Amino acid sequence: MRRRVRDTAGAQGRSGAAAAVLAWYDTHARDLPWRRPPDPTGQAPLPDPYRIWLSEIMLQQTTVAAVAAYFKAFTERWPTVEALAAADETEVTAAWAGLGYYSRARNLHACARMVANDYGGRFPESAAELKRLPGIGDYTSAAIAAIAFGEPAPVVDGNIERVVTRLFRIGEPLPGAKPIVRAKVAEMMPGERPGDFAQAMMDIGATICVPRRPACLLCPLRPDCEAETAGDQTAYPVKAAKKAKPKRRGAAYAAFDRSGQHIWLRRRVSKGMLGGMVEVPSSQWSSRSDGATGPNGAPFAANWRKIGEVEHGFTHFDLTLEVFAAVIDETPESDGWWAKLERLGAEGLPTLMRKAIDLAIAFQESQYRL
DNA sequence: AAAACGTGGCC
DNA sequence: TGGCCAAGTTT
Repeated sequence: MRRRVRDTAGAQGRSGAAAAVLAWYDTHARDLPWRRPPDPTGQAPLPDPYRIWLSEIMLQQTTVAAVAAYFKAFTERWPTVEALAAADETEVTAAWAGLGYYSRARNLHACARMVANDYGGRFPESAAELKRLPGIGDYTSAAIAAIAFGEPAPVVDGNIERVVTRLFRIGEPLPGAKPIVRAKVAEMMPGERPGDFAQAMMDIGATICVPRRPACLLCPLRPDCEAETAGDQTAYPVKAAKKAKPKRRGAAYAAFDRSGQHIWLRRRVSKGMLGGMVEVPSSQWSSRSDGATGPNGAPFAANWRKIGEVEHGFTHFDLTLEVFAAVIDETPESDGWWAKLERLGAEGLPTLMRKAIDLAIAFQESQYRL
């Protein structure tokens, strides 16, 4: 039996589609802080695995725009995995504050310590080994292996799911269709430049094959795209229906000292919502539908006054937090510490807490002006 | 396997 | 306004 003649696009791989993708990437790659420019030769040195790993963790379910500033801050403060491993976990979670999904920060730190202590400061180079490290799953292990180590690992993220389900009109709903998508990516994989191929596919998804109004006329995969031919691009990917978000209520208690210069903070337990993060004392809003509200839910007695409410949307519920404030004369006999208002930025407050505290401070300042 | 897990931007 | 979406992982 005769073999089909192999695509003769040279280093561009076994699939014409992959060749088109790489050629597109050579002139249209996004310029991102953690990225090396496209390498048409496939011979350039690979990027620093530490920076690739850090960027990939930050980018999980998070936009490029949100990540950029954090990536800069982290790499300036901790230029190597050893430096990050030497930091306290609380420093790392504080620096992560505002980026969300805080288990990532704890896993990031744990992973840095494993790489520093168990791997001599060098990341393992295969997707299979990388996947054993905390915070690194299917996507991230493949991405690091491909981008930082040149392994032809099939990378599948949300962008690539969209591109590939359209390309092949895959009608199975996600996430069940993920193995099909991964198999298609593996089939498309070029013989060279696996890292550039992965990044190119993600860039196509992020800039051309977008959820609404995809710019198919600009797409290097247009000639191959079944959905474009059928004209039903936006019908893909098919996703399982989402559940309704419940509404929850809770309360936060902002205690100021007599000087008005300090607020009482404490650290949340490491599991669950905002795990390990700093908060103004609050009720059990994270674990019940009607978190105890009112002045009686406070961790210590004071002349609590309700000063307002803040709204905050989480992934799986919407929260209304009643905010109470009081001035107290004694340091509470409960876990926590006085934080200087001018230095709240260094405390690493998650956004929900930032909202509650901003409201409390505004109220406090309005009282002093009277 | 389904649910938990943040945040901000867009239309 | 509210739902959708963004380089997912863990349990």
